[in-house]
Amino acid sequence: MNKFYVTTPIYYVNSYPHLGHVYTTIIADTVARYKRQRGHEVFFLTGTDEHGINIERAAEKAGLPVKQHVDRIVDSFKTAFEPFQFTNRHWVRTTDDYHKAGVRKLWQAAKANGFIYKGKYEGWYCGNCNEFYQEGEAVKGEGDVLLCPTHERPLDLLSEESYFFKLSAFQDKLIAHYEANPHFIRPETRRNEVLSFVRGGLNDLSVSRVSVKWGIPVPDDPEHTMYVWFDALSNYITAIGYGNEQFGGEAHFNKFWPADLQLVGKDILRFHTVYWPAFLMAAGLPLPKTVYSHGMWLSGGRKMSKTLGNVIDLEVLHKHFTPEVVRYFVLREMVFGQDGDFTYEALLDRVNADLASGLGNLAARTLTMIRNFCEGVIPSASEANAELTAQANEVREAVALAVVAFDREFDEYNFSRAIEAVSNARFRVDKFISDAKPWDLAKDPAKRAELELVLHTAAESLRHFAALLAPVLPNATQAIWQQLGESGQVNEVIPANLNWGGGAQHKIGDVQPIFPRLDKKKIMEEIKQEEAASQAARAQETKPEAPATATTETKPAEVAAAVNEPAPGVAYIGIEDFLKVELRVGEIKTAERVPKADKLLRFTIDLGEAEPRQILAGIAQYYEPEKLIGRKVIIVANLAPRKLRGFESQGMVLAASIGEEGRPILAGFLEDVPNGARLK
RNA sequence: GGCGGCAUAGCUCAGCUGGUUAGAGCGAGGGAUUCAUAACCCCUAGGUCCGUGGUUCGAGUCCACGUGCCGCCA
Repeated sequence: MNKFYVTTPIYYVNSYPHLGHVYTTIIADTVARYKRQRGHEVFFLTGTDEHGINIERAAEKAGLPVKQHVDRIVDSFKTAFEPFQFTNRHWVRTTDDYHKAGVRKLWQAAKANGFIYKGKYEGWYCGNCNEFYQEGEAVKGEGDVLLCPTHERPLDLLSEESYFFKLSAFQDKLIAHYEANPHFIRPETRRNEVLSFVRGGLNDLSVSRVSVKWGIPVPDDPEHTMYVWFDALSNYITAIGYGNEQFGGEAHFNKFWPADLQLVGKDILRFHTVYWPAFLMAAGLPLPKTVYSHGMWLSGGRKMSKTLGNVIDLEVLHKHFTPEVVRYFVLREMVFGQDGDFTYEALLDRVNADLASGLGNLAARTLTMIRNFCEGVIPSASEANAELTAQANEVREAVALAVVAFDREFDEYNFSRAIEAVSNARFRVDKFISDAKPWDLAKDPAKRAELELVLHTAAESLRHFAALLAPVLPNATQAIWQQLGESGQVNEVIPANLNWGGGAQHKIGDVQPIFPRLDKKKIMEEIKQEEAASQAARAQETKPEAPATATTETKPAEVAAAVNEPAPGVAYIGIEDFLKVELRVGEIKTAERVPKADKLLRFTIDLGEAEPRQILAGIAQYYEPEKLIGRKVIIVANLAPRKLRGFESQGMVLAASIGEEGRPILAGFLEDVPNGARLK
């Protein structure tokens, strides 16, 4: 059967949409478009996970009925996604009735097969993770309160009657399945992790709560509410008709299930590769073909966090970049499955190099020449001299190679390599044009055939690139398609079926720039300002009296910090006091550990003075000295010298102090600054 | 502490089952050119392929140990 079913995780509505959500959905959308273009009947599903105790609490805090509260957040997801024109067939919500019906059926099937039983559970529970923790796993907070290791929120001691899922019964079956299906979990590293986890043994899973009301009641025992993961994971089958009449019910379900590709973040890998397949086995259902764990986007090499203030703001992103180039960037820049670094600089460079100077410029030069030299009609392949013909054939082969490579890589979900294959062919075309110099050929009527062959070859290459990149750049490729004088939708064209030469004699459309060059310097400056502004605004929002926008995503610790720092009792200083402090830019020239001092590093730092200074700093537990060399830091240059461990420190390095342990984060600059520059 | 992964040019990464002078893109410097979005094209990086030892006629590419980073688990 020629179907393809791809899913994103359903997004938990305890937080507002961010780059991570957009990223996963871009991947799914691109795969969906790719498969659709190649004639598959595609079902692409995304949606929201809306149950659980912390949703209940967040709604309470917001002073709204729970459904109304989640509706609002779901809307914010849809709004954030809207510009990307995702082609999901459906948006599943766990609060939808058909979903609830399907989940009940799954539960009943598992129970009928003897995999669900009633017992008693006692443990420390985190409403954010929806997970129980052992006492040893929890973190001790103030007054020995047990805190969730990931959220640092107080854990609740719950003791209650509970239904259990017999996960322990699936250990061998799961292992057997992983081994028989090497592509079930990808990439390989993640597969190894899961394998070793499951080999370590599986405990039965508590799958119901009596203390939680916001969720799906257990069939025949409505005092119990289903464990949110049992509820949430089921969406992948309920949304296509399992246990309900959605999209035509059972027949539709049987058509699309099992899923071909389920995308997940690495943080929820275990749920999707251990619990989920076990649930399915328990109900006698087939397992998805591939669960692919993609990496996380870092920002400036660090995990995005509000505390560090390095979160990529979707609003800022939208203001300066089209969804199209963002798609291109995330697909091209990240090796799929690994973590990637998202910086505006990299985005700007990538767009300018690959799209403006690259594809866009190729389209512009090719089309302009056809317009100017060939009356706007794409020439046929005329019989030219042998050398040029040989070169044109080489180009044609390079494009043919790209067509094959693109599909091969894409089928393996190697998006960056697939795109790279197109770039490689594009380089060949650009070189061909530059070497053949059609602008010179145009001056000589005797070289008409050569001119036509060059422009014919360039236009045909472009036509193939447009078809190949259609899933990645849906709008831009359609624009190129039309400018080439093609009719219809490029996303309905199978690149491998394109005929070389099929675009000849078409009258081209108006030549319009596809990817305008972006002014890196200007945009970076604007972004800096907007980010500063939005952080200030966010700091306001996190105040305790803030209305509905304060969700559980904001950790109590952060709120406390935001409120306590600028407390009313602050002693103001005048500008003249501040100017007494001489802050300067310094470049670390050497760095080494101070013997017998586990915290101290000894630096020599260039402040633009005749001699570099020796400065000591207590950051050895957090920074590797070797890695700091060359880094620009901020120095208090007029601090009275003092001796530390026998070394004189002639200044002080500025760093933020994070958390209880005062973890230092060195202050620095995003742009290049000369040594010795004063800060004021 | 256990298991697993990674460590290649300033940056991001290719280098398949071991084989002549280790590659690409980006960035930087120089040149040429004008059809094109100051774009395209050409030239320039002499990189201890983390370290040490080993297998081999020959290792970035296999093995062992070490170091560092990351992930999962305890």
